[in-house]
Amino acid sequence: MLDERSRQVLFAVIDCYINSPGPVGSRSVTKQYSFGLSPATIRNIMSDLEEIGYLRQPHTSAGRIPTDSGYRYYVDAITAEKQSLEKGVETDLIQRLELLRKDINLFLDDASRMLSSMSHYIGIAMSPNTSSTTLSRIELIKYRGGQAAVILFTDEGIIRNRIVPVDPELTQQNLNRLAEYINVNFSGSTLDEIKQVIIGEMIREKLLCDNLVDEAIRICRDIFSSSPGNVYISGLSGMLSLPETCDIARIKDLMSAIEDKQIMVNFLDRIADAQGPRIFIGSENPVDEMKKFSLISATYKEGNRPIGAIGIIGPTRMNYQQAISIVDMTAKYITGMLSGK
Amino acid sequence: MLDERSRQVLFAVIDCYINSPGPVGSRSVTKQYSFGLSPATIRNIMSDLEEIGYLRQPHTSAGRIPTDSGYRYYVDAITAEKQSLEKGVETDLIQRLELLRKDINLFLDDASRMLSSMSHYIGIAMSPNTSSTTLSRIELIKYRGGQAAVILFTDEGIIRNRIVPVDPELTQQNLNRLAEYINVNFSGSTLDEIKQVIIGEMIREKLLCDNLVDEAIRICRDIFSSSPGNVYISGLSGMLSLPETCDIARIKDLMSAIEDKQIMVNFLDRIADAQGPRIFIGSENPVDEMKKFSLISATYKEGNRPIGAIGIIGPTRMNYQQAISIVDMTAKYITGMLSGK
DNA sequence: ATTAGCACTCTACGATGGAGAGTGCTAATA
DNA sequence: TATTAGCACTCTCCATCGTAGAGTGCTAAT
Repeated sequence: MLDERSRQVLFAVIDCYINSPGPVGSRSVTKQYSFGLSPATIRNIMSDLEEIGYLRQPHTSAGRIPTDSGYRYYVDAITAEKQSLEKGVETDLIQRLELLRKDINLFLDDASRMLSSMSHYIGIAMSPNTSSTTLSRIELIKYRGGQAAVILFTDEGIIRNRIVPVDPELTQQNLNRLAEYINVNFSGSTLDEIKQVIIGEMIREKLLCDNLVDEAIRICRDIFSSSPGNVYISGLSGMLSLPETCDIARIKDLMSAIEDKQIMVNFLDRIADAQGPRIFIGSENPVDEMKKFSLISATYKEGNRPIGAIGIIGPTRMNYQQAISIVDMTAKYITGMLSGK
Repeated sequence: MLDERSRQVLFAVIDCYINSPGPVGSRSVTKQYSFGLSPATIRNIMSDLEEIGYLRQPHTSAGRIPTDSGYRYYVDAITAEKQSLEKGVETDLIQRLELLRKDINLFLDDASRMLSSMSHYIGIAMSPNTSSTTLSRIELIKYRGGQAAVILFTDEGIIRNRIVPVDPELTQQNLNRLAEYINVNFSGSTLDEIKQVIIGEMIREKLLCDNLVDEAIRICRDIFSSSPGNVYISGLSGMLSLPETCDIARIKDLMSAIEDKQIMVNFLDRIADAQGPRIFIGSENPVDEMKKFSLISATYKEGNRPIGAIGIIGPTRMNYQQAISIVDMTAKYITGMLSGK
């Protein structure tokens, strides 16, 4: 373990590095933080920290910069204390959130923008994973020849609407019958379950029923096939102003990963069971393309089940303190919103 | 005007430059294209082209690169001929489009991806400008205490759904009455018109009606307030691999412009009345941040009214021939899709 | 245990100097 | 008269060199 003084030096280096990139030298530390120690002593301590693996020198006789595990130590420390945003920032956040209140899908788009504009990094928000949401009610409305609108109400208050092609012969009455059947039998099940069960069930009933059942089966397959949750991204342009940008290849990788919905959605699954915000620092990041960046994310829940995620992606040299608080609060806010204020 | 030989040299330079950036020298032209002329002659011609303003030298004794007006001349020429994609590319495009067929909003997201992946530049797609779409039918469905789902069917087959807060006292019957009222009186009007008219109308009728009208007015205001059309963007990461990328500041500007929905939506309004694809080359671009890039876009229509746009953003050094065809075909495809296959 | 002093190392940056590519001009040529 | 060969000139690109500056590690003094 680290003695108190080494800790403080480590934190000072990290702090310094977060505020301005470039290796941190012993002299700058003594200047900006009043340890009452000379540069030489700091040098010795820094040398120790390097040995432990919390700092490293980009090259001999340069200052030190934090390693991923240095950040990890730091983050573990600050998350152990209660994280409090400066009061001003906190009220600002709440106010912004209040302004955004509306339908969850619109909300997530705005939320990603807000995360980005408050953190100056990339903001992400993923809409609920539809396959594990539970059905509250379904409505089927005939619309134009050969099309029907499907409106799914879920417990989370999310509506999915789709237009599905249907046999033009189907009447609104037929549709009502189908909707009623689903509502009575499947209200409360997850869309995934419904998809599994409903098709088998219907096939069994086929013998008893009229010949429109074939069509109904097809429609249900259409309706309940899971659509990849939406992913909302903001703040890419801000990323390009970072000094880290010299490494274009890296940012390019990051962007292509972010643009790939599938990667994002898989990622959500990985963190679904975490309590509180999850923090991935550099190489800890499960996504290869992001191993040079840090990611802070949290899930929002309906009841106790996580159904979506939000987060911030930034350089490893990131203001963790603030970012963690922002992500945490926002996730909690959304959870609260879903449970009806 | 240009004589045939100068034209060919200009096109050769542009072609060469599109394939690989960097000033094009007289010798490379003679090598890659068989004019049966010596470099010296080409030099003279290029010098003439420079005088006219179609080419320029980044510095003395470097090769030539096309200017914006050079590109303009080129683009005007190739659009005058009938644009035909190579057969392989064309069928590829059609096949991809067929695969995407579904609900328009999902479609646009995929369409932007496709535009980007086919062109290797940035693909954009804007969803219909809701304020000028016409109402086909409205449904109001009570949902949980204090909330109601609004489902708007429009002639374009687009559904807008929203959850609006309502007075918990309102019954489904009340809602039906309101929906009926709107359907009877306003089916066929644009959402903008409805918003204008409906509120005045209701206030007048207030005296005759019950006191729930206040609530109804509020709800209508909520429902018909125009939401900024969605903008779907893809291919940002690809942009970073271009050689032009050295100019990070430029790309950053571009990205922030793209991330700003308002800029995009305003832009749509500007091109709404064009026939066929619109092409903005470099400085011709109405958006300041994009003056270093070219934009090719086209609107898709419902009947004869343009209701949304798609496009490609790339470097001025862009494969115009291909990009124009892709944009044009995709827009036409969407238009066709909206008119029911 | 801490610090002052000093030699050493490494980067960043500007200056210097070919090599290469391409031009413009002039004189020769078909 | 239009084209071409030849040549001097210009400009960029790149590598090399040398210096200034920042920071370290070590040793000896406190």
